[in-house]
Amino acid sequence: MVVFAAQGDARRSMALLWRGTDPEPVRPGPRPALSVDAIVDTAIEVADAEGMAALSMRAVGERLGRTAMALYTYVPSKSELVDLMYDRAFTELGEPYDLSEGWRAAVTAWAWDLWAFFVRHPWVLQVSQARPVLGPHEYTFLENLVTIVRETGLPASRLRRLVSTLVHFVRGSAQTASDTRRAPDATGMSDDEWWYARSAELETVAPDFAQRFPALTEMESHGAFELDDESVPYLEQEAREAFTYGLEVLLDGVDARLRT
Amino acid sequence: MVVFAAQGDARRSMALLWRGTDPEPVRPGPRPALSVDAIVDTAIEVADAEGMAALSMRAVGERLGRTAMALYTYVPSKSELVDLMYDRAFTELGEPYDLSEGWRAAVTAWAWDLWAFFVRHPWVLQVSQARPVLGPHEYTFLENLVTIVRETGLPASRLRRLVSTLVHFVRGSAQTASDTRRAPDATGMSDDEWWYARSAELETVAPDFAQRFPALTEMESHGAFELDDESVPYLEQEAREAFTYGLEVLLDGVDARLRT
DNA sequence: CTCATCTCTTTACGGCATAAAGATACAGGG
DNA sequence: CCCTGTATCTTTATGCCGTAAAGAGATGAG
Repeated sequence: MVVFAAQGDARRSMALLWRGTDPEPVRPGPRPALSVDAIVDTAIEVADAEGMAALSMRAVGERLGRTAMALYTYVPSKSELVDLMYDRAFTELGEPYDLSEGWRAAVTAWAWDLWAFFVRHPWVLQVSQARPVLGPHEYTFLENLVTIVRETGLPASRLRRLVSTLVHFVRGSAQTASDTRRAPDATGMSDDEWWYARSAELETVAPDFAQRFPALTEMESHGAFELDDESVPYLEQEAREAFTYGLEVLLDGVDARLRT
Repeated sequence: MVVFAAQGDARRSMALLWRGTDPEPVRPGPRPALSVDAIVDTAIEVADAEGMAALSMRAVGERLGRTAMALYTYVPSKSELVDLMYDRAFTELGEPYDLSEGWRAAVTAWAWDLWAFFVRHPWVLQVSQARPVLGPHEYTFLENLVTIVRETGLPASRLRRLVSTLVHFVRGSAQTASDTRRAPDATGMSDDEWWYARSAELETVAPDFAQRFPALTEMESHGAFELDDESVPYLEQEAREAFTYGLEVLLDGVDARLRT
């Protein structure tokens, strides 16, 4: 299920997100063996490896040699932990883009980086966008995109819509791609096994498929994609091709509108 | 978390999805008071009203005046129930589109219908696309789209990518829009309250925001959207505008490529 | 040494999906 | 008519989850 972000106490939440690097003052009590950073990093490891569904306070604690409850000393709740994970992950997209080849090349590079990021960290796609986390690294990531697209010279209102369109398109595409990649592990069944069982069943249960869905049948039976690389599963390459195509169409559309 | 679809036994799963309307033969044992349809409909009501997170076997059972375990007589598991909900919801998108105004008008109508569908049934966005449910109504919905876009005359391989691009774009946009709409209820805080608390905190925690994120600051401070309709929240109208714009850009791109 | 404060563990609660066992209802066969 | 096999539905129990509450033990300041 979608994990709602930014629900907690605004002051504590923002302080954690924007906390600087200066060390905590020494205080009475046992010296902390953990840290917010260690917890967030470990939680990201768990979520990367086993998915958001397997991310539990117990699992993170265990990986750190502590109980689940020990984490609550550092982090107010699981929901805040997810916020911190989210913003921390965006650190990977912190570098600005080269604009010397023009905005189009830079947007393309940005889009692929974001796509790869989502596939690397599929759980990020499950953090709701409704109440943005508002952390420094997500802002940096957005700043990078805005810096690119303002080169088009579009007015601010158009720019906002373009930014949102780009982010949504990449999000949507990456969601399928990352689900595809995770499916064999998550379900314990390979793509082939799965497809074989289902399609055999489909034929017995809907023998009139080709008559009921003629356009779909025709589309699916032509122009199958050719594998360049045997090691990457078919479905993933298909997703990648579709992403390439969609991105080009989108940018062609932006170009076409700039010229009129 | 993403609910993985189509995990169960293929035979039983497909039989449930494609089951016809012919009544069950009369068998010994107490007459069933429930039915798969009643359970699926009730589950959709729960998910629509309270979100996927609140969808539990207990909740559905209770609404039907039964225990959670009673549902297992009709449905093998929660995951299969979600598959059935998913395909059943797509019944709403079963009507073919009018092609007399050309493919572009039809795609636009299709996209808005899908967008509205996702906003009406936000939980649909949480069903993984990796292992498609393969039910009759989702196929009908896809058949409708393919029937429209094949009017462009593009070859099958392009068609597949275009279909995927369109679905992803709508999915991505609708996700933000539906999260936005659900946020106040889900978090018990209005958009205004939330934004007020966070932005005040942001100023104290990052006083140098405008220097750190100049492009973003400039974009956000210009060309704010004007509300046409006071009753629809600002964020939702913004999402709608961005969707309109993105869809037009995308279709302009398709057009531009058709002409060369 | 005392005390206040902090870390971390233990225990407990109410929620979840669902396995297992049993109570009850009913059609068909005698 | 009862008997039997099959079906529905409930009860109970198991092992997960987030996290509240209470307390054990460590440590710096006085």
